[in-house]
Amino acid sequence: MTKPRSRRGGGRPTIADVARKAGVGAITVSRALREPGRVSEDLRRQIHAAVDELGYLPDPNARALASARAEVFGVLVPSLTNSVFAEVLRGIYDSLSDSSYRIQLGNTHYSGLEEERLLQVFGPQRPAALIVAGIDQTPMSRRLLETAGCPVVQVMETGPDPVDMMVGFSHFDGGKAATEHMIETGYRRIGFIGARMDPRSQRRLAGYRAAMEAAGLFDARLITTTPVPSSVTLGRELFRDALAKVPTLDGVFCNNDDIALGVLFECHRASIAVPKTIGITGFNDLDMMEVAFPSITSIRTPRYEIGRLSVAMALAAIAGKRPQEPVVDLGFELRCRESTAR
Amino acid sequence: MTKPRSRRGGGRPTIADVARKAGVGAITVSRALREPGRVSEDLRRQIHAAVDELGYLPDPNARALASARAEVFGVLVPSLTNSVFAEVLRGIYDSLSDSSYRIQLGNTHYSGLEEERLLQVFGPQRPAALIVAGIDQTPMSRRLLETAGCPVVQVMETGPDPVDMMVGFSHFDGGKAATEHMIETGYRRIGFIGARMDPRSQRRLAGYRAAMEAAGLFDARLITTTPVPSSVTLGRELFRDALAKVPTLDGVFCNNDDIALGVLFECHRASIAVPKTIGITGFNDLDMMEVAFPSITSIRTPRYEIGRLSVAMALAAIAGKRPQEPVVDLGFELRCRESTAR
DNA sequence: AAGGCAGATGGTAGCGCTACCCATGACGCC
DNA sequence: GGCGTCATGGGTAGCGCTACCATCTGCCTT
Repeated sequence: MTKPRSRRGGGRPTIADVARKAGVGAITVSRALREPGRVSEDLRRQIHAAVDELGYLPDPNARALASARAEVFGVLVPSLTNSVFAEVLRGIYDSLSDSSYRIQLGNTHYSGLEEERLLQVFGPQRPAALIVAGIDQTPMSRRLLETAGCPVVQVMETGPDPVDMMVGFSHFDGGKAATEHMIETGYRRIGFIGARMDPRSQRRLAGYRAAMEAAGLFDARLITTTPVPSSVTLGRELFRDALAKVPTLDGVFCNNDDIALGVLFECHRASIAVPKTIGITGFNDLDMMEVAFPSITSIRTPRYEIGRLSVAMALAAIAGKRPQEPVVDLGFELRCRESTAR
Repeated sequence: MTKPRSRRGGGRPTIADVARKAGVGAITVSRALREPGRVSEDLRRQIHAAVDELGYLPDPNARALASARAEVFGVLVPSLTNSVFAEVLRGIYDSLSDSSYRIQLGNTHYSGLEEERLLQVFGPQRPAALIVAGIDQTPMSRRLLETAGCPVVQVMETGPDPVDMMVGFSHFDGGKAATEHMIETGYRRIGFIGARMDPRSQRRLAGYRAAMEAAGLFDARLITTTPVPSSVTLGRELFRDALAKVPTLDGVFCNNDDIALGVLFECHRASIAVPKTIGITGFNDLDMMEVAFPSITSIRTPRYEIGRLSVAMALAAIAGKRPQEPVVDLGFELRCRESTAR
């Protein structure tokens, strides 16, 4: 009376089956798969033959329990549809697809509380690394990240006080550079238009303000913002508001490219000449900025690269090779185009 | 000489700690958390007090191992940056954020082989449900889905032979409706422009062709496609090609909105009147279609709703309440706008 | 020749939880 | 009064894997 091989497991082969078939101990199979260098050539071959024949795939849950470490990267972004984060995610994904790490996704909806909740969900599972967007965690989130016991990479921005590592660029400098460019080109009454003013947007606005003040051009009425999520539609509406408020407006620095596109379309619709009557600068440099007519000046941000590098740094840290410099600024690039060429 | 509470666990409280503190058995704690109805009011209160006091959070890995079921939804999409899938993902995410399910993301890069690989990675972990984009799985992928032992929802499209459940709409009908609209409006030499012709794009093209043939307008030279991934830039280039090939072109049905936007910008740039000289129709109806100048006719697709419904159906199936009708067609909607209003 | 040491392999004992089965007591039924 | 049934709770035995330590071999050192 043989007892059933497994009550619940659905009959999938286990490491013990492989070990039996290969005539070795289970632990040796485990090693052959995880640290091949520590098993002799001969046994390794035998074991792999057994693995192939049985179609054995290790159970990640059992692995996670036994080693107190899941092969999972937790990734927290504030939005799934914002193409900026989609590209970061793509970078993360592409850098991880060769490895056996899985990606677990969290959407914070730009909410610190939601971020805390997600970290509390991710933590007990002991992820291999955590990648979170932004550097403005709540004290609670920060504590959760610090005690997560795994590498943490804050992305999209750089700052002075990393939880662990950081990859990003300075939004303040980006906003400043965009604004300075418009000032140099001869624009004077330059508005700032922004939706959903998250901390990064706030810092771009601060950069705008610094540039305007330095040039003696600052005027609070030039700023038009809303807490509503960003969209092309909203760009049009905010531009109308801005123009109604300041009819002498001769340029706009848009907090992102969606807004800039909305502004451009509204200019078309209202027959406002771009760049002659109104200059437009966006932020992020999405693909379409170059194709638009007129093409739109924007700040190119290294989103995909941020994703890739964050993974590279996390993997290095997992391997015990922490980078010398935990904070990496990937910079940005001003792309001057027709929309500010007068 | 008390032996250390835990060699590897990092000292986090376990279910045994809670049980001891509450003066009950471990299994009762487990039940109180998972099936509160089966534990008396009194004990439940005691247990929750102990849980709160200790800050106990169940270990999802141990849970998954013991119950042979991980609280994870596996989601496979062909692209992270295509905003169509980003919105499906958002729908999935929003419907799952109240539950304790986590989301594990896979990017197939429009590759059947990669899809197979990912299913092989997801399977051993015994996810609670799998949501995959598309209905054109390889035979191997299909087998993996069928033997996954969990609810499976194929999304974005409907078809006759679901692995388990399906939520989507007919791309053929969408392509046909868009083309018929243009024919009715008076366009005759209507081109089809498409990038990365995945199976869904192929079916939209088939719909276009059916409509053109029915009207006696079909001409193979009107079709311009490329395997390159879609982008606004590409839309412009393909439109140039199309126009060079067929100078009498008087309209284009674009396989998606990115392409349509590229076409619109090129028309602006080349001073081609829209909708007078060229009519434009897109597909998906992204936010910006309505704001564009002229606004662009498009087929609105229920992407967010697809995400939400797919989760609702999966959750129902997990709870043992399989829907009567496993295939749900959410339809689409033609949005007529200025770009075809002549 | 004894000791030391590194490399290769295995055995044992969990990791933290839940499936399965059983114990107990209260209640209702014939 | 015997017995089934239900509600409530607990004990035991894993789930499939890996950490930890032990063992064994061969070879080098002195």
